[in-house]
Amino acid sequence: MSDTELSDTRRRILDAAETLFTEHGFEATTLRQITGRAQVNLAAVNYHFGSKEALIQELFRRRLTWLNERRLEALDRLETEAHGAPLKPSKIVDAFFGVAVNMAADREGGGRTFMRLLGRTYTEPSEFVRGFLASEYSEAVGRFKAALFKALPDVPQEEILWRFHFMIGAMAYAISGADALSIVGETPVDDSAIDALYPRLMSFLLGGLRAPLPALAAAPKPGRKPRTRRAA
Amino acid sequence: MSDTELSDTRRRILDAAETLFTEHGFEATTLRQITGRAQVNLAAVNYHFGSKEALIQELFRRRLTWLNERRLEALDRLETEAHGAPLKPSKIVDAFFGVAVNMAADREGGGRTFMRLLGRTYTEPSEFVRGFLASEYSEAVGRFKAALFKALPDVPQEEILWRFHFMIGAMAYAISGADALSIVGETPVDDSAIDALYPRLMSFLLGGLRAPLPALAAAPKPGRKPRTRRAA
DNA sequence: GTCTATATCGGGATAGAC
DNA sequence: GTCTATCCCGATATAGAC
Repeated sequence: MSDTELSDTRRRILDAAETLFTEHGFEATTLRQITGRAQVNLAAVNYHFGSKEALIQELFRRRLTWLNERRLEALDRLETEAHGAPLKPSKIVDAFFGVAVNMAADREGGGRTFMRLLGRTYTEPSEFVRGFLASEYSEAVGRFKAALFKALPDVPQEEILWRFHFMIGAMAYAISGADALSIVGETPVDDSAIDALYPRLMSFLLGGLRAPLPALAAAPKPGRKPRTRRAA
Repeated sequence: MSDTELSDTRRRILDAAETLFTEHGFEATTLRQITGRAQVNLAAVNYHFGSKEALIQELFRRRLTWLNERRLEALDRLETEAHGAPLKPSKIVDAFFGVAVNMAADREGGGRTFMRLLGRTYTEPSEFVRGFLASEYSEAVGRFKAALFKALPDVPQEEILWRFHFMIGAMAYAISGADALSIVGETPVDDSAIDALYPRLMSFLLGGLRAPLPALAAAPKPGRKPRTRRAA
């Protein structure tokens, strides 16, 4: 299961695939490109993984298991320290998104590449990808949802879920959309910008999470502004 | 240029392609599927558009031109009413994102389908897609950036750009990630939820935009919390 | 376990009749 | 402008020698 047990060939294939999928997407990347970059034989992918699809699954499994374990460890630590009291929302957000952004800032181990890939994959329509992403996330997301509900007892739970959703979107796009396509800035987002991302993103996410609650009566029409009840 | 000038065949192809690209992605969708759904001949795509790539470009061009014209009209209206005074940030955000969410709420005209496609496409890595997306957006984004700079003179412009970025991500994921993959909720996001999206998203975006500014000194490490200067 | 060679398929694009 | 038939390519996957 751990990386050290992987044969060198397997590891090289996974690393090459990660890079190429990130740059060109799943469909546009061919086994020939992957095996070429990994300097292994074309047949090696099918020998070691069985199929291209199975390779993709294994690739996500190894990273996501690690990522969500770190998140749960961080949450465990917070809950232990709190002795049953509700956590501060900022701490919860930090535990969930901070671990991810940290992974994205890691250039050496390939975490950076993977997080860009992951961000794009959230919106991937293909059935089998959605399936295993959901199952990889279910435990961690369940725990974090519960923590947020407890931390924000006055905010309707449905609202919390939406805001969790929005937060994930902001992060995903910040990491993967940023260098793929800089719509807002002419200057492409470079490596140093990723390092500066963390505090900026955290401020934004917390501001959104604690925003005044919207009025949900009226039909969604631009020009109308949300009424202000306090969220937290 | 307008839809009415399109031959029926062209329009049917564009509509079918929009739906299929949204459901399965660009690469996974074949010309055979598109022409089959549009009930036109296989050769018609190449006759009318020249290639699959050109079809994709035309598809985005027709929707994005319309979308960004509406955005600029809304901004024009605000600026006219303001007689040169800075606009309220909430109005600017409303003009930019409200138009998009409204388009996403439109089930009949296919706007809903297109917005889901657009959200995914922001993170599309392929070169030619990035190129024309950036050019389609440049004018509108430039104008809105300028309006935000003027509306928030005390916030560093770089920070505003980042937050604009985060806002786009939150919206894109809310619209396209929502039904593609519901990571946070077990219940898939249905049509009525999209209608309720607007006020929720606006509150979140404004909360994020006006969040206290982050301290940018320290290295990005989870566990550290951003210092608080006021953003607006 | 790793290679070469190949089977099999389905893609985009086009030629040329109508 | 629309059709049928087909070209040509490159994809995944596998068979079988080493």
